[in-house]
Amino acid sequence: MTEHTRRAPRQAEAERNDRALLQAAREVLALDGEHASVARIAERAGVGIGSLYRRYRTKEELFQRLCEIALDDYLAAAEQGLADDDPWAGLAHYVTSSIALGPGSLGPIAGTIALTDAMNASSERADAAVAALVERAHAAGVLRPDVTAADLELLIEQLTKSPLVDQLNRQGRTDLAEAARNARARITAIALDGLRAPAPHPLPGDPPGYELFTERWKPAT
Amino acid sequence: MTEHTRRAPRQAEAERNDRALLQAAREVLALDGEHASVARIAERAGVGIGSLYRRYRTKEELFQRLCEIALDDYLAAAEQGLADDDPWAGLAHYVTSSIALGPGSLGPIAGTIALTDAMNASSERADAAVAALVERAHAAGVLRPDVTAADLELLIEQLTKSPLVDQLNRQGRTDLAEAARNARARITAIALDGLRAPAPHPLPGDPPGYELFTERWKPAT
DNA sequence: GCTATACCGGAGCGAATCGCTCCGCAAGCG
DNA sequence: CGCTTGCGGAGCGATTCGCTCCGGTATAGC
Repeated sequence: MTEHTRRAPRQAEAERNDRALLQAAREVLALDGEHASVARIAERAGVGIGSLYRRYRTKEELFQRLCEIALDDYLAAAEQGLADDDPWAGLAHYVTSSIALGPGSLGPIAGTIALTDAMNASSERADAAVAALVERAHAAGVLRPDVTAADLELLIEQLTKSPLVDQLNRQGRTDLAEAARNARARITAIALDGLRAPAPHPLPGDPPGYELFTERWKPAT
Repeated sequence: MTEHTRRAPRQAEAERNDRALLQAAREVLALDGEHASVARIAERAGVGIGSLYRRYRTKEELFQRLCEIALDDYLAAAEQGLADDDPWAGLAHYVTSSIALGPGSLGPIAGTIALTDAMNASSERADAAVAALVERAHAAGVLRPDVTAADLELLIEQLTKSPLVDQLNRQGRTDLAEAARNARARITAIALDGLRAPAPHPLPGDPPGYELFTERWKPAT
């Protein structure tokens, strides 16, 4: 065997396939949730199952990579929000961007895969950025004072996954997808208006703790 | 064979089992969504699979019955709201009650079962009641004017299904269930505040049409 | 008590689907 | 051409599905 072997002949195709796989995985995961199958992902990517398993040794490894990307997307949205000088506009940008990112694949598979270092790192940075966004908005008096960062993240998660959109996709009713997106935008606007100061009355109960987020990535069923 | 045979020996037990089955089916459906299995339902009800299939000839028949009950619950919530003299309190009651009912089993199985006459009837009455609730709130000037009944129903659906609660249940973290419920109550309050008149700005896009609701009960994948 | 009967629980069937392996083949390079 | 490299997908064992079927059990009448 020679020292420097031949250059990879079909390397470009491999790279294209990898990108297609990640995109398809994201879509299928958003569609089928925790029951997304590798076969369906490969098919949607227009790639053989064999190629998928050459790139990722297991399904879990693929999902971990996907989570890392999704977490980075959320982080970017938060940091873009911070870059806006207007505290309210920055916060609103984070909320709408996060929701527009779609079910970033996180929710459905939380607790089903092991955490990687990259996931932990991005997650911590994102939490910090969101905390800063909330703090700044509070200081400026544009965010109702009894809303915490945990409230905000839970609200986003709640609005991210849409039963309606999911089902329409599953039925292949792409003709209604646009209407469904528009409907969700309206709901998002309603929720955002509910976040503005001043609040007509304080929120019920105690503020949610962060253990609701951390605990869910622990061992599954 | 004599004309009038013996009376049923174990009829009371059969009735108890039926109620347990419906309750269990509701819970499992809320937990596992479209992938709820009859075995799990029977187990949760503390009843054999055989007994389930003696009462309901197929899984679909059980789900249809469940849907009828859930639709009646929603209808009752709407009519209770109308019974309240205060337009806003009535509307808020409908929203919070619907959400508290939990994922009434409707969303997850929409499109997977055939519609019964009872389902259609309840559904129509419920739609009329909600329309009246919205109209009355508009007339009283307490509901932001650009919100339609369809907006409201979509908002409720969006808040009904909680990824967080579902996952915690699946992990058996009953210790966090209370915190999760409280967190959702806060989010519901935020959304309700966003619905109050006057609105800081009009909602984006066109009002959603009702075809988003009707179309989803059509033939599945 | 005993018998007849209505109802119970669950082992287990065939079918479907899962994650994943393995291998014959095609495409690009010298 | 020969060699390498990545490709697609048939198919494996395991699991899970909806559902059937039957031996057993509790109860009402005698």
